Amino acid sequence: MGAIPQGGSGEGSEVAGTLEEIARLSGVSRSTVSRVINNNARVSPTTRERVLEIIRREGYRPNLTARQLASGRANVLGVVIPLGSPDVLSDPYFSKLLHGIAVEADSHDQHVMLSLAEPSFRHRIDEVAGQGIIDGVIVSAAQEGDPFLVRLIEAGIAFISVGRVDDERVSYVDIDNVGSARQATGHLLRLGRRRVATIAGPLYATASIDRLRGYREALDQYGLQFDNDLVVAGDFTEAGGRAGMRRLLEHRPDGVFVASDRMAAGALNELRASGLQIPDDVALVGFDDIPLSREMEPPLTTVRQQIETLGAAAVNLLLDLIHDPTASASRVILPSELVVRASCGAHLNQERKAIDATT
Amino acid sequence: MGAIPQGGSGEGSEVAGTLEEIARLSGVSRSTVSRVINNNARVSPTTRERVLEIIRREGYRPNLTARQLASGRANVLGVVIPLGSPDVLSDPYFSKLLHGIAVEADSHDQHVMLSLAEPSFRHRIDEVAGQGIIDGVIVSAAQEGDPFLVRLIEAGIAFISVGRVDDERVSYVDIDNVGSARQATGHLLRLGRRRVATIAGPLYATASIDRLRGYREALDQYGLQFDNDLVVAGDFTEAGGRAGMRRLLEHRPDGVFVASDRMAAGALNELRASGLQIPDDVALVGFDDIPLSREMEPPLTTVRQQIETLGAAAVNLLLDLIHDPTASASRVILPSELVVRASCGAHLNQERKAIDATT
DNA sequence: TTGTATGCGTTATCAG
DNA sequence: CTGATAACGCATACAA
Repeated sequence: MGAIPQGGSGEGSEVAGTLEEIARLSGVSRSTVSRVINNNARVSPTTRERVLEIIRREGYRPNLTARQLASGRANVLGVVIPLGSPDVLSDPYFSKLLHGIAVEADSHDQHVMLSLAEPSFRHRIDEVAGQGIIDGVIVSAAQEGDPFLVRLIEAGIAFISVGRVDDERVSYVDIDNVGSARQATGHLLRLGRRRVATIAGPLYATASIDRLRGYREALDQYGLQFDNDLVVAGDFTEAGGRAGMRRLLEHRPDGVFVASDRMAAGALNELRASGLQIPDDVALVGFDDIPLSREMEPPLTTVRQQIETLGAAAVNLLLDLIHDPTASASRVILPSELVVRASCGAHLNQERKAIDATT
Repeated sequence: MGAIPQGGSGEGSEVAGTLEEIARLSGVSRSTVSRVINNNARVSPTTRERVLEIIRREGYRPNLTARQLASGRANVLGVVIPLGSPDVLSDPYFSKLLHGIAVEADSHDQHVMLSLAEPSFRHRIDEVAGQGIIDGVIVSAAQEGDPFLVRLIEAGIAFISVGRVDDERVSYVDIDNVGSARQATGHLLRLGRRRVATIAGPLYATASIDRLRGYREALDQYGLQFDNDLVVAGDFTEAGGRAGMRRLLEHRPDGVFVASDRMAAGALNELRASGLQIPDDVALVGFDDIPLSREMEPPLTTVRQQIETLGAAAVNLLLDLIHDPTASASRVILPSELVVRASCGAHLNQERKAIDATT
């Protein structure tokens, strides 16, 4: 037990004081110490070294609050994630996104302050963002016309959205959801499926809307009629995917484009529970390429988006915005790709073709 | 399109200025306005009303940074979550914990600053915690002897751990992991299983250690020999659980106590892939009672811990600590319970008994 | 009940 | 290259 050392129980180890103290201890002025810390100004190598030594010895750390008040910059980026459904956060999409944000922010010496935006306490966030503490905000999965976005815009707070927002004043990073969905659905169509359904995301999310549009476009390309019975909306959770598939099954689809891998996992479970074969009876294509997708049975064909990169891009865009608030809004569209695994029946289909050819 | 109103594009809607301005506008002094805002001091109802009106009209919001510098309190609580494995955050355990923390913090007018503690940038956190910005820290899943904890202790930063820490200086909230694990394992034993294995969590985590201990104690109670072959350590992920079960299968267990539901999900998949029946061939008991457990096939028998409550308790403990830094460390142990579903074979066993009786 | 004065720990401007 | 000195926006003891 007691793997934690017992040292420094008292005041002796207190994290040291103020700029003033360091100044006194090293026989220079506050200003000089400040310059050393922000190592931009010109300080003689000798004094710099001496001051640094004292700082190290005392374990001094600048008071971020004071620094922020004086400089107007906090070096803290806010991240807002909607907590609509109870466990959105457990979607691997968010952990990846956060990871990407955290790493990139760190490389720019920025702290990250994460807010789980329970609708009920969004006030808290704009309280923070409005005055101090945070220099800017990254908003994920904002909804169309979300009052929170309006607030951000009107208050002139620097922010960028992860996901398209239809307003010329807002900057965002996103992937081509329409095109990706079109490609994914088209893939099923090309493999010969004709009753291709879709489990869409919640329809207030732009990503869902776009993916649904892509689905329609693919149908159009193949001259197929859009059938309302073959469309259900989920909520990006596994349970939602499963429920969606259950409803879909009444209409006998032979292929389903699912708007997220997590929902696809649920759909897959429902299919198995119904005794249906994947991809033989029903082919599946997902969206996101979360780690789980590779391990499903069968492995899931899905649209891969580089979620970490999305997060990193968001950070960079936000920093640009913070440095130059007058800059006009910018958009970054990152590439995505279809990863073909077994759930779509691509291999199967080839076999079928082979069989067809020989008979 | 354009669901976002176009109003207030310019400076007209800027979030208003300073205490000073409000004071001038309402014809009183800064102090009075300050008192109104912190509505604790005695201010005449008349002036209070007038000032409040101006504040509303101007959309004034106090600058948290300045307030913090002046008062020494930030009203921001830090939450540190280790980012050891890539997607820990996607464990429903954490979303629940965070949710519990967020809600409780909000009810106390506290902001929450979440830090994903990539080991590589922990420095960032203690930078923040050391001086300003946050008043205290909630640490989750700290490891024994973690240098980060040492730092926190030595720097005299108010913090509480979610999960036992063996140091009399640290406060924590936890459940009775040993007892719960003993009960869970004992349940399998009572049902007649005799080769009961365990998939433990990572052995640097106290929760894992405790649960493993509980497992041993249950074995002892039943006079069974502890068998090293029947113990594997996972990493709390689904993949880890699956891999663990694979190794375990060589030793033909008839029951497994899995230290987390997420790992249990993986274990279950592996069992199915091996063509084994649950619970007939192998009975399973998990830990956590995440939402998924109810939907597994068969539904998972598991130890339910009230994770949100754990988070809320952590917040309250931390606030106490912040208000009275001299208070001695305190511990809170929350109750947990075994939720019996189908994966342990409790029902099955009853049937067996019935059959045994009639033959 | 209200106002005045001072300080919180930095940064930044301006002299030297 | 270095040192005073004035902000930054608010809280708070003290005086009125």
